[in-house]
Amino acid sequence: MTGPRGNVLELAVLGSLHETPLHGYELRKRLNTLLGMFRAFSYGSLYPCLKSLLNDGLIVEEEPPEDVVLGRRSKIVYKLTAEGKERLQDLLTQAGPSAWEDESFGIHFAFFRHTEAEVRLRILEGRRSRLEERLEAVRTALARTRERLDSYTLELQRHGLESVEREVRWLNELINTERAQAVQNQADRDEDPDSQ
Amino acid sequence: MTGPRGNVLELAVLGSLHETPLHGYELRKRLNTLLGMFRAFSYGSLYPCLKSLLNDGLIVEEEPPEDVVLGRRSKIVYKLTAEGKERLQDLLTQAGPSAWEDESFGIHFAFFRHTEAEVRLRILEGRRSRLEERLEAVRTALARTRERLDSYTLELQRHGLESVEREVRWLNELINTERAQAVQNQADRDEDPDSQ
DNA sequence: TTCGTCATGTAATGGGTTACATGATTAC
DNA sequence: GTAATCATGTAACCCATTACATGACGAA
Repeated sequence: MTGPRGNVLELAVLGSLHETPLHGYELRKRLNTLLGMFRAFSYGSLYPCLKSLLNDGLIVEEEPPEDVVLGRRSKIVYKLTAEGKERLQDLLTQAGPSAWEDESFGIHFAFFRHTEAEVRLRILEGRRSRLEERLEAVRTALARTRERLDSYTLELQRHGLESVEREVRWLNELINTERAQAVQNQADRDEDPDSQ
Repeated sequence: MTGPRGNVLELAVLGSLHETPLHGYELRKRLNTLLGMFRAFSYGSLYPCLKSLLNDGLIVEEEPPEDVVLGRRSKIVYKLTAEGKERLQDLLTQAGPSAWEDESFGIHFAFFRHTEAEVRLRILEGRRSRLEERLEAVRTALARTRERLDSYTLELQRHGLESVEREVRWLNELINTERAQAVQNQADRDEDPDSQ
């Protein structure tokens, strides 16, 4: 690997370019719309990442169409190479903490369309148990606490717990949907084993 | 300033030590209970921060009680100095982005008890408009988007928007409460101008 | 022609984590 | 006596941001 680049950003870039070739500036806008509620990337991280991916042969500059004046190159449109697609599949297959931690879960979820059903399920469950651990830890620590907290601290705790509990419920629904779909797909295959 | 240290961590440490003197290990547990739903600090950041604060005279080692065997020093309990308290007040008075961004809002809110009512209100409003900007940006970007998104991307967007909208509503309630209280306090002062 | 925004890029810095190293104290 | 956890600390790394520098292009 030429330059070290964050897994999150790498996945974000490869995943976006898999949908359609893009140049850096627009890529950033896409990402910040896709993940706008969770995080935002700056050019200072995006361009070095593109450079590094280019050096490693995971992306290439797309040739401009013939009718473009030669010698002009204001936009640099990148697209995935075969290695890039392979690397993307690798990243999308990893069902570990690197997929369900706070910083990375969003981007993994955003590309679930390209992720195997089994992996999807494991990531959703991984995130859920990660959040449940957190709830447990804070609740028991809070129960141990002798001193009574002031109203602002309490309100922060309450809001925090509620937010995480909501995400857990959301994950529960998603997991149920995934499981139901898996069952359905299995039934379809049983009924018509020859269809691919 | 001796070592550069993050504002967030600095505030977290000074704020915690203002409530009661603590040693590093327990300080970390406190912080990770206080902010457990939002973030977590590691020793690798906490101890250097304490060192830096010590060098700058914002905290000092507390003398152990007399009955402790001399020469023993397994825990190092820190407490705030006068300069430390001053610095803490400075940090708590800042009503700018450094108080209402994602990384810092939680810790500022946690110490609202020690923050002036006016500053509290400005921070809450600042955070609210920050979130509203974000909602605006994503919504218009989404409206401009021609291509239809897949169901996972849509679900992520929906959940993200909903979460931020919920936080905005939470902030609205807090702001209303703060304003009502301000009015009440003003009324109290009007009724009895001599009381301090 | 000038202003906004599109577009690409780099150097310095920031604010943390991870992994490691070390040793004391407590509970069994 | 040994395992867990309490307790302190450092060096190397990571993943980004900020601030800056540059320039093309379209619209008023």
